[in-house]
Amino acid sequence: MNELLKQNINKHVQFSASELEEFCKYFQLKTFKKKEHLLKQGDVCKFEGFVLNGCFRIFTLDQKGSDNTLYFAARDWWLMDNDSFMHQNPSHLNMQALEDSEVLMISRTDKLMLYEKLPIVEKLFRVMSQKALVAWQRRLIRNHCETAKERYQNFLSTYPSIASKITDKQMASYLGITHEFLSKIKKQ
Amino acid sequence: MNELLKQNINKHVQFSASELEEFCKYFQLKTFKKKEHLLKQGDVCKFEGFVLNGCFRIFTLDQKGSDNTLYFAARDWWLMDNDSFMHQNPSHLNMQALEDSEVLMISRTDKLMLYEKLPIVEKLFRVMSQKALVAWQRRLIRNHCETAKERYQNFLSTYPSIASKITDKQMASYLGITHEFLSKIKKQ
DNA sequence: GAAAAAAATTGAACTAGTTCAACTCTTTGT
DNA sequence: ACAAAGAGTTGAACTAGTTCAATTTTTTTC
Repeated sequence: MNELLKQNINKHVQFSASELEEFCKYFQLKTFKKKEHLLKQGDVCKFEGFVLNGCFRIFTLDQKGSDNTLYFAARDWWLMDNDSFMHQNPSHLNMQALEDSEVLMISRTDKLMLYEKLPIVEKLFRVMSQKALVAWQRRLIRNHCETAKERYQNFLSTYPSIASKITDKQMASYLGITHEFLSKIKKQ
Repeated sequence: MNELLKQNINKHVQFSASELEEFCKYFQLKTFKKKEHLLKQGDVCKFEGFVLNGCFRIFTLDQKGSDNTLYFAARDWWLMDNDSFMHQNPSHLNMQALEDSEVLMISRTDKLMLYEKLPIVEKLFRVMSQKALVAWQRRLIRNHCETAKERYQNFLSTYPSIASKITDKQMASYLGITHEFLSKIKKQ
């Protein structure tokens, strides 16, 4: 049932079969209807998730109502708010299902327990965080040196399956441009 | 001598005195003259560093020659290229001293050994990476929803001691604008 | 301490991306 | 199946930020 999770873990760090079992047994399957929130800004984050099916959008809303998409999490992606999870302060993030979705979720209590009990879990998240860090640094640089059109085309070719699931408004919010301008880019 | 390093570590994860000793003894003091590179793009990264004194600029240069500053590392900051360090591929980053600087450096070999020998080191870098991740996500959002002027003013008030060490060109490269435009912002 | 190199300033013309408003097309809920 | 809400398109006027080129100021080097 959570074969996908096990494969995902082993892409980052080599777990033994028993470590995999022990770690994965704390994950519970939850389903989310389209538009349902896994996390709402203001909530304190008490869970982390791994997407089995469907797709989520992770975004912030600021005072002026401006909507900023941090990333999309489709099948085989992790969902976490490191800030709120770590410090147990109110989250700045929203995680909303873009379609009916299935997520394997682990509670904060269990995860903290597993960090202690199973040292390789520290390594797993250390490695995943370091990889994510590299990706965020690259994205920031691309935002500086590429035009909106280039970023749009790169997104289409890098994440075609996500691109097909999201609206143009959500795409524009990810790219950091207005949806009107995205519409003009597409016309060309 | 490396009190600062020990304090920095304990800000993230509580080490015992003996763990601190054991971890810190693998760091060696190196000095860098102004303009000297700790890492050059194309090199494979075999060290990580912790700045004791001075300041570094971490930046990329792309094909078109455009210069992008990822961050500045002054006293009490870490210097690492996670990508090249992890995969041992040629780095995309440059780390250059902006003034004469002192850095405590640890070799890749020693660090990998310490991950094995001292499990709390995994935790340290897991926690540091997760905090850094949060900071990078915030920076990306700010780049989308704030004007260049706002970002400039925020930088000045958040990092006044760094601001005083860098040229306007380097500041502009960090903000993602041209130095001509920064000059116009300052005039107002 | 003079010469050379690099950094900063300024202006004019330009362009990528925004804003606002009107309209159409598609999806959703009942 | 209909009404209502949301998503996408288009155009016109605008603005934040760029580009290029000339000039001045500051820093570096020998």
